[in-house]
Amino acid sequence: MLTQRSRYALRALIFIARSGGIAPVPISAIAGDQKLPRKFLEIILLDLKNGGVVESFRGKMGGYRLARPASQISFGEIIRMIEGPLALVPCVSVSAYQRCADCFEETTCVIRKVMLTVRDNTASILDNTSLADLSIEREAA
Amino acid sequence: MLTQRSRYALRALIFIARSGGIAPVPISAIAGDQKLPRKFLEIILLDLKNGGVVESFRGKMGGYRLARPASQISFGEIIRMIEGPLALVPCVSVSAYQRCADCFEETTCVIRKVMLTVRDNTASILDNTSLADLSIEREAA
DNA sequence: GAGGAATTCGAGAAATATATATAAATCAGA
DNA sequence: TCTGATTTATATATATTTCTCGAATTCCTC
Repeated sequence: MLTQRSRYALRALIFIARSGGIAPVPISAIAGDQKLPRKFLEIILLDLKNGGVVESFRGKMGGYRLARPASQISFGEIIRMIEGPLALVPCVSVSAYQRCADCFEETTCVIRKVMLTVRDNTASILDNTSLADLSIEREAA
Repeated sequence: MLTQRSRYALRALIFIARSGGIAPVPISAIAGDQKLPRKFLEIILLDLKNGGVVESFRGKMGGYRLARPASQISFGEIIRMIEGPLALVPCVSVSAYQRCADCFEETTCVIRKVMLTVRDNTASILDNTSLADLSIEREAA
């Protein structure tokens, strides 16, 4: 299951994408509307900023704005950034590959084969869904 | 990513399935061959026993044995038992459904729609792969 | 049938890591 | 000078992983 951080990140970004034009959205607006703990949200948005998903503006009229068009920000990218690899085991992760400690032969490992299929399926869905793929309604997850 | 517990569970069960006939396999044999921490493995196997996946026999010549044919024990069942729901968010879990705290309208939630697709894909793979689907080689994950 | 050896069972403890959340102090822009 | 992001620190809770110790159970041998 995803951690709270990832879910908050998704909700915050969707909110920004919807509110979004040129004017940045202040944290208080996001936290207020989506009912997210404000200070916790700050940390998450900072991570997203460092990851190049959003950009921030200080001072009056400041806040957060998508760093790219919503259509170019995928669910997969967001989850990888906040949560970590989509893969269920390190040896099938593309973004954070790591050989298993006691693996005898990766190419013949049954577990790996299954997990690789799962990863590829998951990735193809999440990487092909962007913040632009949203309906009018409000969200929560 | 799966926790260590789940990976150990999978490896242990595959080992049992392979060694397996009528005679139970002692923990020490599993821990030794698969290089798993023995006492930690005990706890995991106990969970699997309570979940009805394996059965245990005490005393000399004791150990663990699959409670059902390997073909009737799926990866999905094992992971759900040890790790928890396959779903990435509670509101799309079949085994442990829970409505999201601040959800406005589940049927129109974009996040939910995507996560549901991912869950269904993942579940169909993991639930249709059993301990019987293994090659001759030894495994590690 | 009594004793010893192998083995699971169960309760804790403990060290470590991660997740979640809050608070205070600081910095930069309008 | 005000607003809001940034940074740093702290608190709390929960999960993970591993280890220790002491049982209870069953088989085997004498």
